[in-house]
Amino acid sequence: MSETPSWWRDEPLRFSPILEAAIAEFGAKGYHGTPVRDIARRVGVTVPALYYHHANKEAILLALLDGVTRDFADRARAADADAGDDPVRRLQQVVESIASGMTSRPELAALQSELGYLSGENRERQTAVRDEIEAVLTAVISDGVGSGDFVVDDLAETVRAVLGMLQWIPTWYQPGGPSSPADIALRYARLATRLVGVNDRARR
Amino acid sequence: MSETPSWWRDEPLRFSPILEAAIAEFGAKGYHGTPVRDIARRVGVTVPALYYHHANKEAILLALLDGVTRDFADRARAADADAGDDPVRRLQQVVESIASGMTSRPELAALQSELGYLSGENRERQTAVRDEIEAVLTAVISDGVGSGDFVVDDLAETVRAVLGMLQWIPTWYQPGGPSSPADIALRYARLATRLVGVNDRARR
DNA sequence: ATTATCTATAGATCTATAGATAATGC
DNA sequence: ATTATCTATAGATCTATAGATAATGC
Repeated sequence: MSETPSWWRDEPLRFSPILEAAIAEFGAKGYHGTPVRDIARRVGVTVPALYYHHANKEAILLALLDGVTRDFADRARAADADAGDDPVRRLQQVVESIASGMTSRPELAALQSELGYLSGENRERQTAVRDEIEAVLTAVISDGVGSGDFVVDDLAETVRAVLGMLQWIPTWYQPGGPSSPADIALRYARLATRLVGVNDRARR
Repeated sequence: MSETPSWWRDEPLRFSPILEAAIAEFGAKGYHGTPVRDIARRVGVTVPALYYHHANKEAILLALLDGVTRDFADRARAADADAGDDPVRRLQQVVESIASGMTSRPELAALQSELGYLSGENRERQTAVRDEIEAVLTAVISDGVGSGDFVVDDLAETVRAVLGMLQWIPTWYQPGGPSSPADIALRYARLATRLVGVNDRARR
């Protein structure tokens, strides 16, 4: 009975009732497609109650994004730190940490695509957190190239390919489907190792 | 001087002035975030002029999506048909065809993420076209597995990984950047072959 | 005749706030 | 006292249409 590692998102992130309602509404109709009234109706309160807890509509989206991107970034770091020195293991754990976040709450993970609708400073701060995640992957792959474990054409391009396939998960993942989050994480970890040129056909 | 193949999107897709304005506005603020008034202002006409050419706001989005997804599907098919029998070549050409569409007009390609805001039948028809693209990739990879050229854990998952990394391109691609569309297409073709277990380290 | 545009406006809807009221904690 | 909610409403904005007008093509 191995313990769940800290970088694995096992218990889904939870938010206040208002924010949970916002997740459902934003997930179905998008940020701009959702009237605050619909969020209020889902929680069972009136609109002014929403404005008591959040300064405006954007602050609702921001609270959600802050929670989810911070969680991804922190777990990606932890996954890397926990993996020791082997670049293959580091890459696999980081990828698994991200995949587990995507399957844990797909509607929430999908919200990250609405980051661009934040204004000014809020958007910049969110982008910075996203860049942290990218930096973890970049460091891992760069180290793997340095050690000769990985061979890539273009470092930044490879990082984006890994992130791209992971970001796609919320668009197709269904909780009741044939693959468990653990299955999916393992497969994506393997796909990522293939992307960095590790030849797994010979070994397994 | 080799001729540009039919499946390569060389000349960007072009639309009417109204639709071009909609691409720019939707691209910046999203479908629901864009008032029709802003589209009209950009074209330099009044709102009723828009409604003369398009029944409603959704019809504007639909016209764009029809154009772009149809183009992706047709070129993916052509890329496959044009590639002969070698699964590696087939996969590479299909991936290059998709990548060329993503870099040709990133704001347009990115609109495909707004497909979910279409209603009823319109959404279904668009989803069907998207499924066509997925079917081309599925057939190619499946054939490659059958011939022993490819080794994959899970066919559907691998297809989604390839599509995921391609769909991510419009989020980072900048026309003036260091890599040309041809560079990018070649790299993604290579990454795709790695995803299906082709060991390119031994060969190149 | 047909095509394309405009002015003017309907009617709905959206975000946000003012001010009152209830419930909770010291 | 503080926290959380409500009623009522401001004020802006949004999609869409009615009806008039200009420009083009036969």
